[in-house]
Amino acid sequence: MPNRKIATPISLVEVKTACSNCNLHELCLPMGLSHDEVEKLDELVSNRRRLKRGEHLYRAGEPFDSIFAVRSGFFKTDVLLEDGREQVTGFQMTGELLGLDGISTEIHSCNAVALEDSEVCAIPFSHLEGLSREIHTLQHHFHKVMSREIVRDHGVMMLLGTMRAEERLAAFLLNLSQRFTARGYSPAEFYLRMTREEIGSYLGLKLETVSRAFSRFQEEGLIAVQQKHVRILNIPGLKQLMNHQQGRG
Amino acid sequence: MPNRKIATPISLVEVKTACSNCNLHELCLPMGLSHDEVEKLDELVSNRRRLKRGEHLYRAGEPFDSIFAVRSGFFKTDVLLEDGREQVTGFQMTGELLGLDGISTEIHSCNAVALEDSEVCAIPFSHLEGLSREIHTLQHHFHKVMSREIVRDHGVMMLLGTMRAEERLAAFLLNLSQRFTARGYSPAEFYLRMTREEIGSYLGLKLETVSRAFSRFQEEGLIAVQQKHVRILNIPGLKQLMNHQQGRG
DNA sequence: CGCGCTGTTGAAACTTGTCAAAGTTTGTGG
DNA sequence: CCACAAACTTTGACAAGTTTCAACAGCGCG
Repeated sequence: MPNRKIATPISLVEVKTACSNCNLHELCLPMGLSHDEVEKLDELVSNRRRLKRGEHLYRAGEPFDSIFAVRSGFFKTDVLLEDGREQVTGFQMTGELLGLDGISTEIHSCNAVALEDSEVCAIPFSHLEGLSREIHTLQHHFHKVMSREIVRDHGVMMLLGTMRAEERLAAFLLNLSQRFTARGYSPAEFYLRMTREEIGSYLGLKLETVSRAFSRFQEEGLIAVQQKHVRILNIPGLKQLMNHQQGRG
Repeated sequence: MPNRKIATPISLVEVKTACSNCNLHELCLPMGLSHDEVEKLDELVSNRRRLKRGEHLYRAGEPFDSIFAVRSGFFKTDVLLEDGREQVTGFQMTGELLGLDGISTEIHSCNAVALEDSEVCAIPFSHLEGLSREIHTLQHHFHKVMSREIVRDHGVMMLLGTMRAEERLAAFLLNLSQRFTARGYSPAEFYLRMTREEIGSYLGLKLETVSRAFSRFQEEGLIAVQQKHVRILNIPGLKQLMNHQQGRG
C-alpha cells in the first residue's frame, strides 16, 4: 500500500481505510467506479491525516499539491482580505473535497480549518490527473465534482446577493439538513459545528443578526435551538420563508 | 476540417478561425499547447456560433453538451429563483469560457446572454475530455481554468459578503480594468456593456445604489462616467477605497 | 471554580432599498 | 430623417433592515 512515509510500517487501520474499503463510496471520488477501478484509486490515496479541532489543513499562500477528501469530521474554508476582513466560503463534511481552489495557481487561495477532530485522505493532484487519463469514469466524475462546486458557489452568490437575513439562515439550515440526510443522519436534528460568527461570515451577516434570526425562528416555532443544537420543526415553513419574501436591505 | 453540419461547404472564414489561427491563444483553452497540439484542438472546435445582442447562448434547464469559448463580444450569466429574483453570476469577455456549470448535472444551471453581438466557439465536452486524456497540457490547463472559476467565485462571495456598496463598485471597475488590460485595451477607459441593473444584480445592489455610487466616484474625481462610458482617473484611489473602508450595511 | 469564549438581547446609527419623478439615450416606424 | 416610445439613468425623500455598541448570561475548558 503506497504511503508517502515509506519507512513507516503499514498499520491495519490504514489498510482498512483505502477507498475500496471506505464506506464513503457513494459520496466521494470513487463514486460510480468499478471494483477494479477503485483498487487503482487506492494506490493514489497516499496519505491520511488527522486534524484536531482548530487545526489548519492548509493555509492561503502555501503550495498546492494534493486535494483532500474529508473522511470524518467537519471543515470550513475562508478567504482573507488585506484589511483583515474574512469570508467563510464553505463548510465541508464527510465525502466532500477540499483544495480545488489550489489547482489554478498551484498555491492555495484559501484556508481550510477543522471545526472538529477530523480525518482526511490526501490525493496528490498529479496522480489524480494521471489516473484520470486512464479511467474515463474517474475523469468525468472529477469534472462533475468541480462543476458542482461552481454551481454551489453560484447558489451562495444568489443567497448573498438577493436574500435577506432570515432567508439566508433558512437556506443555510435547509442545506445542512439535506447534506446530513444524504449521509444517513436525521434531516431535522443536528449539532452545528461552527460558531454564530462563522455562520454569519458565510452568510454575509454579523453574528448578532444570525443570533436574532435563530431566536425569531424559535419564536415562530420553525426550529428549536439551544446553542449549537438545532431541531427543525417545520421544514416546509423554512422553505416558504426562503422563497416567498421579497427585497433586501 | 470537421464540422457538425457535414454537408455545408467550409468557408475560408471558418478555416481561419480555427484555434491554430486564432489570436486568443494566450487567453483561451489552447494556452501553453504546442503547435501540433493546437492542431488537434482545432478538430475539436466543431462549431462557431454568432449571437445578436440579447440572444441566449443557453438557458437554465437545457441539456448540456458543449462548453463555449468567447471569440468576440460580451456575455452575462445569471441564475433565477422560483420567486423571480435574479442574480448575475458573471460577465464573460473574449477568451473566457462559458458553460462549465453544465458539466455537473449535464443540464445548464444558469442562463448565458450576449450583451453585444458576439461570437463563440462550441467545444463538445466529451471531445474535450477525450483529447484531455491524450494531451496532458490540455488536461491540466482545463483543470486550472475550472479551478480559476472557483477562485473567482470566492472573490465574488467576499465582495458580496463583506463589502459595502462603493467598495463593491470599485472592485468591479478594477476587475474590468484588469481584464481589458489583459486583452490589450486601455486599463483606464472602456464602455460598459451592461446596464446599471445588471451591475447591481452582480454586486448585490439595487440599480439606484449603483447609480449613486457612480455619481459619488465622479464627484470625488475617481472616475469620469457618462452613461456606459467610463474613464478611470485614479486607480490607486479606487484600490484604497476598496481596501481601507470598514463595516457594511 | 472561575475566566474566557460564545451567544443573546436592546437601542441607536447607518447603509441601502423603495418609491417617485424627471431627464437622457436608444431604437423603431413612419 | 424625424418623431415618438421604450428603456435606461439620475436624483430626492423616506422607510426598512442590518450593523454597531453595549451589557449581560451561559457554557466549557483548564
